[in-house]
Amino acid sequence: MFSIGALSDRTGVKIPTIRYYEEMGLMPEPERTAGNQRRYTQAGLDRLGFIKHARDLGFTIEAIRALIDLNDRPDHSCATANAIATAQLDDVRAKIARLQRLETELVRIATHCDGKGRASDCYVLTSLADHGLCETAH
Amino acid sequence: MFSIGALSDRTGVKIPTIRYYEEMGLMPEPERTAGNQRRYTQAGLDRLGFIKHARDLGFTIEAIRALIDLNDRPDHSCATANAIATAQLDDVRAKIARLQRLETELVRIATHCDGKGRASDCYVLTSLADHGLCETAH
DNA sequence: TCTTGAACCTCTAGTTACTAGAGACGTTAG
DNA sequence: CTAACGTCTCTAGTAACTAGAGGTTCAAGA
Ligand SMILES: [Zn+2]
Ligand SMILES: [Zn+2]
Ligand SMILES: [Zn+2]
Ligand SMILES: [Zn+2]
Repeated sequence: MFSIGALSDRTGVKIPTIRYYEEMGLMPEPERTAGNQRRYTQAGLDRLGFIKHARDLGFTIEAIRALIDLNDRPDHSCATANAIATAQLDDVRAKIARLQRLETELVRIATHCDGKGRASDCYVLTSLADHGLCETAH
Repeated sequence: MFSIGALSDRTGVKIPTIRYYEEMGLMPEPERTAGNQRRYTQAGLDRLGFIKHARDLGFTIEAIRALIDLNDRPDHSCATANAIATAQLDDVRAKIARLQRLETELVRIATHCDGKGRASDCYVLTSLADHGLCETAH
């Protein structure tokens, strides 16, 4: 049996976060000691590892809840898991595309200002005031 | 003079958001009609455009506050503006790098599952449970 | 001028995924 | 047995909004 601190040490998930996952229904309610402290089994540790890995990959709590439900029903079709993973990939790709457009603009903005001029003719301020100077839609 | 709705229409910033910016000190408190409704000048419209553009480029409210302060002091050095823009660029690049690592993993995960199997041997679920299958640190 | 419907007002609370802190209680090594 | 550390619940705070309730004001047409 593991205390909540032991789980935290083994997974890198902070203690309040583990309690938060419990409240959100991702972690099952564990057994308690006579003094009301949580005690986890190996299954609890494994589940927290699953949650952490999914969070590290950017899945939302809601998506993880669906994935865990599926994990608990081995005979069920994995179509939902596939849909969730694919949606997450699409989301990540959309975010990358947007950030690359921002990068383009920020490179332009940062390179046209050396930080040594006055605010009145600073390219950073000018280009924030005028989207017409931008090269991309963003 | 523009009503808050006119400002919203012209900039694409929603009305509650404009009020929120006012509360955060980004928008100056505008004049009011006898009936307490906000009335903005061209300067207010310009400032909202500045804020929107900066938000679209990912700057935080705090960063924008600093940039606006600088905009209001034309004789001041633009060193701070340069520092803020550079930091924002670094931040965007770090986010892109992380998302590209996630993309690598998600492509692997999504392509090894056709969504037609059972949950018990679904690659999506397996690989979420085991970070050892990952190709990158993330 | 009156009316009516859209726009506006303030205030509270909800969103996401946590994080911090207060004050009290439990556990364990020496 | 006691000190020190771990854990408990609860509240509130974070970023940047968004939604809704309940009430007031504005503007345009009759
Ligand atoms: Zn400059
Ligand atoms: Zn732009
Ligand atoms: Zn599958
Ligand atoms: Zn991994």
